[in-house]
Amino acid sequence: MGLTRSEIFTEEQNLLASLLKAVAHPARIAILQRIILSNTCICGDLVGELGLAQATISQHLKELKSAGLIQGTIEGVSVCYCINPKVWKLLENRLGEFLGSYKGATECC
Amino acid sequence: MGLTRSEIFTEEQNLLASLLKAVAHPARIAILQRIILSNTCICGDLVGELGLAQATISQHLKELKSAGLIQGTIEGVSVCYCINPKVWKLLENRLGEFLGSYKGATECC
DNA sequence: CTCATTAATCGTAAAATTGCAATAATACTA
DNA sequence: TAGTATTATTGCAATTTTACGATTAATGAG
Repeated sequence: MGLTRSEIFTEEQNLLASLLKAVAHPARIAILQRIILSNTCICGDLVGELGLAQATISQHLKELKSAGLIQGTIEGVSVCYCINPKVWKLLENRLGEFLGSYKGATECC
Repeated sequence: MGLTRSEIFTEEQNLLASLLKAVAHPARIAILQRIILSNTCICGDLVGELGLAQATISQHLKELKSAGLIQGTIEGVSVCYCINPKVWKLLENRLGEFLGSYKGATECC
């Protein structure tokens, strides 16, 4: 019926899926790359650099923030975003565990 | 208007996003974990183990396959799925590069 | 206080996703 | 060939996602 049946999966699976979903969009990847690049945080610069409307960027930022991947603080008239190290590391660890659990050793199909 | 504007992003960003999107669902994570666990491939076992209908599982498998993450070969009456090592490694590399590009060094916000 | 700048929110439209029942296709078995 | 088991496909409904214009805060400048 169009909604994910989270209740039948483990906490682990749901957490990883929700973090990945937040990253799984080219615009949000671009935003994250941009934030990482200039580790002095930016904000509305994104609107000029990506080719998306201000409302759209703001929405993507909101999604990244609600996933916990970034955090924003008000900096005078503009807002300063940066990576949330804790959640970033969490994603790195969980994902590394998951991806690393496959050892391409035994051929199968 | 409801569709991602892929043309304004780099090939890199679009590729990573599409691979991540394929993984970013608890059911598909569960399926991948199950395939990895029993490196002898399974197929309809999934329907019994996850609590989802056969049609739904088949659709998730199709998505994973079209993303290139798994491959399936016909094994008698059933179908044998397993990880596609090349694409798996590709995801591991690109993602490692991306996630690793953030060094949590300089405090910001 | 008024104005300009910046960001968030609201409302809307188009499209994609999720899930399932029903049906079709495929291949083995007797 | 008829029957059975397994998987894929189709069609549908509910929900979510993506994107944007318009509007609404919020803050600093004059």
